[in-house]
Amino acid sequence: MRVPQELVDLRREELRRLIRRDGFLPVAEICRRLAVSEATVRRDLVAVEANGHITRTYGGALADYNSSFASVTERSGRARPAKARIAECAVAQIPRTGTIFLDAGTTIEAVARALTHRRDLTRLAVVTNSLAAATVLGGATGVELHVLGGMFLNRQAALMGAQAIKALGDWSFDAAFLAGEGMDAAGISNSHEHIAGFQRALLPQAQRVCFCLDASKLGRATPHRVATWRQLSALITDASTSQLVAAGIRLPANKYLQA
Amino acid sequence: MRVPQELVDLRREELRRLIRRDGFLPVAEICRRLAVSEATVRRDLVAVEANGHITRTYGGALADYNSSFASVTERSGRARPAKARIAECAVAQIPRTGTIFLDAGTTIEAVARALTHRRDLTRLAVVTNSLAAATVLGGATGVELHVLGGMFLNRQAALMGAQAIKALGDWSFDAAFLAGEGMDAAGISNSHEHIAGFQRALLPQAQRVCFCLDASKLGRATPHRVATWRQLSALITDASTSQLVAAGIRLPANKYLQA
DNA sequence: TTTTATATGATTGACTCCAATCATATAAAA
DNA sequence: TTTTATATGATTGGAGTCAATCATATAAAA
Repeated sequence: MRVPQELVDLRREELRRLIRRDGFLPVAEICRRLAVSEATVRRDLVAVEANGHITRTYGGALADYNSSFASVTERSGRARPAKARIAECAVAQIPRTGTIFLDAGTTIEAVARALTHRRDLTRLAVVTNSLAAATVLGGATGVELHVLGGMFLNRQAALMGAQAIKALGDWSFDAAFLAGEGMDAAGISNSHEHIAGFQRALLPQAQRVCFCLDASKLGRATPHRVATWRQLSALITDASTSQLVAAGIRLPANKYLQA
Repeated sequence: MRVPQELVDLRREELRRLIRRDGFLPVAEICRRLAVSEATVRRDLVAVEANGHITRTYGGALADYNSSFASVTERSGRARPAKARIAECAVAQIPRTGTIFLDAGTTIEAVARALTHRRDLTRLAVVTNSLAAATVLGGATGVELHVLGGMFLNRQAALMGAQAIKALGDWSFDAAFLAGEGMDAAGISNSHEHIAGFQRALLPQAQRVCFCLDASKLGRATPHRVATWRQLSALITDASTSQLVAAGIRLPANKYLQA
């Protein structure tokens, strides 16, 4: 019995809401709540998962940014995705002690994850505006975690806005690790005004500014300029030198860290 | 083959760390990482779950404050636990618009959860220092979510300390919903110095201060005094009047909301 | 209206997960 | 040392989950 497309979409939106609220829901429970069969729920889960936002598990589904599930999929070795390699390269840059900043975004979340592997940290202060990073790093040994305040941006699960920028004033970072959405000859850019504004405000607060972008961002220019190549201390990427040059990016050797 | 207790404890600590890092891990994956049998992993999961911090699901386990899994267990009807009833009572106090504060703690997390059921909200600003509440409320319709900055307290998944108190200064709340660990004739108390200090700093910022405590906290006195009965606007609890009187607590009718 | 496309629920067989039970090896206690 | 307690792994039966297939009803297209 075919059913109006609109109803299907509404139900799937509701499903996303439910999972978001509960963090995890077993399939049987979803059936009960949406009053549809198990088969339909599974189909809905497949559809919603494809659009991001949730992750299926055996028996149910999780809200996504709680657990990108990265470390499970990102097995070791050759097949390891670019983000994990970038993350390890970034973590190698982090001192045993001091104060660092971690931005929002999946790449930096991978950095947070990798940071929990380090066992030599002694009272490293980590400041972040990412709920995902906070969740991952909470309780990590040797880490004193601080979270910036601000307005919650749903898409990024991050804190932004005037409050966040104001809170930055209280800090001075030995190093900051930032994500970006595009990089071209002019520098780093982002499509979100709030994020770009926040990152620009952060630049002067950090002794070293390391941007972490995988090769897929090469040559992509998004509306809001964040930083020129001159302003940043290092680019950590899996892109090769020749790829960078092809995109019109020339960096001194000490600013280019290949993952 | 019996094994030193110390090793067992270390392994279980490691398990907690792993789950914390990944948010969710399937049993098979845990076996691989800890290099023990499925049976042992299940036993470890039972043990770790008993101490809080994780929630088992079919096929694996979740980090706890991501999803207290409450709404699944807290079925509707008569068996519904006190916290859910308190939460609904609290939500009924929340205006359609304005600015409110939500504290950390499982009771208030239930309030956040219940708040997502309200569909009549129009730009209600919700400010919180609880990551769990933020996770639940992120993306809720009609809610503009703000998170206070501060030092991350692992046990509560909440933000506290000087930064948080400072951030409070920027706000003025129509209502604040707070949790507590004990209530007796003198008032509300808490065992954590940071939490008590934070709550005391919050009191003058809110027009209405509603404490939400279930009956199990009755008569319990913990080291740090937070508020006297005179200072709060309402107590939302499942305890009956006679139970309160037996504990030496006398409240005017307009300050006592029974869930 | 007629035709086509598709959303749904039921069924099925393979697979996975789980709790309980049991034998065993070894730490801890006597 | 001897005894006791217990942490572990293997096994097993039962229950739960999943993807695939199929029939059907109905929305959308012609």
